Amino acid sequence: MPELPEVETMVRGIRSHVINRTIENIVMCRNDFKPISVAPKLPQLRKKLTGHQFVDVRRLGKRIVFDVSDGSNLVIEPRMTGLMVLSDPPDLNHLRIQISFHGPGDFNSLWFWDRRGLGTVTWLEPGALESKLGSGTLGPDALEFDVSQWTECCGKTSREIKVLLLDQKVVAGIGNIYASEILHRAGIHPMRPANSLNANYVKKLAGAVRSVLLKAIECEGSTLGDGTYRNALNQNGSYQNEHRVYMREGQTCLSCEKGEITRIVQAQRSTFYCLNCQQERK
DNA sequence: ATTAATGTTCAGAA
DNA sequence: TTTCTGAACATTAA
Repeated sequence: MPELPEVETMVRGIRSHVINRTIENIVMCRNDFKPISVAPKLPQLRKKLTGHQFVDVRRLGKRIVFDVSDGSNLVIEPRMTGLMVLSDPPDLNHLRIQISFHGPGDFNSLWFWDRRGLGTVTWLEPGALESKLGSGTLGPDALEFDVSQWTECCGKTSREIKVLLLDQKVVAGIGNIYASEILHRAGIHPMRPANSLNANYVKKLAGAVRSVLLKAIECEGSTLGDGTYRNALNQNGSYQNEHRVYMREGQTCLSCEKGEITRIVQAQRSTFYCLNCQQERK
């Protein structure tokens, strides 16, 4: 599920433990499933990485980017259920990749755990990151987006605002949970055409994006019922306790205390919203 | 026992 | 050109 807050939590959790550690090996973990996508294939990837260090670990939208000491990059996409952990994964069956470091250190391995296996691991030549994940492929980060950028991107399309928020080419980092939560806090109906929002609502939207995402980072993300998402040390996030609409279909809105939370489907994804707080036209 | 749903992304079609 | 559809995969709930 990792969206911006979850990926940010992963990066913060692993950074100090992996930076400047010399990579000893990288292996595919024992599993009975179809292997996840790794490019280049593991033997070549191992050759590219062993003996080098990660000089930085950072988040790009919903991706984790490792800056390698030779200028190359390792990019991990958690997609639906991917997780970076330093120890104690949710289970042993779904461990996918192990990156081991020469000791000593508090943790000598970094694991990529992924239950569904939709995640990807990709190594990029020096300089290839920009063309691969630069503007055009990935929009500006959601936390960097300002009111004027929201005004511009909303103004030039009649796509439904919820669907627009999920488009990573427009703005990077917002996913299905936070899109619903953001629109609820902004009081915007998820089906509103983006270009129908007036300046007041664009401003509310921009504010809600920041407040929801920053609070979610503070809470170390949302751990849902299946418990899939954890931080780097296998502890739950707590933002699920702050959800006002996501997965609350049929319940009463926690904000207005009278609207019913409804579920609709947009772009083949569930959207949750309050019938009272998020009216069709305002 | 099927079927639908689950946090994401992308190739290919409309 | 932009936008929509289905598939990639494993698991759980209906």
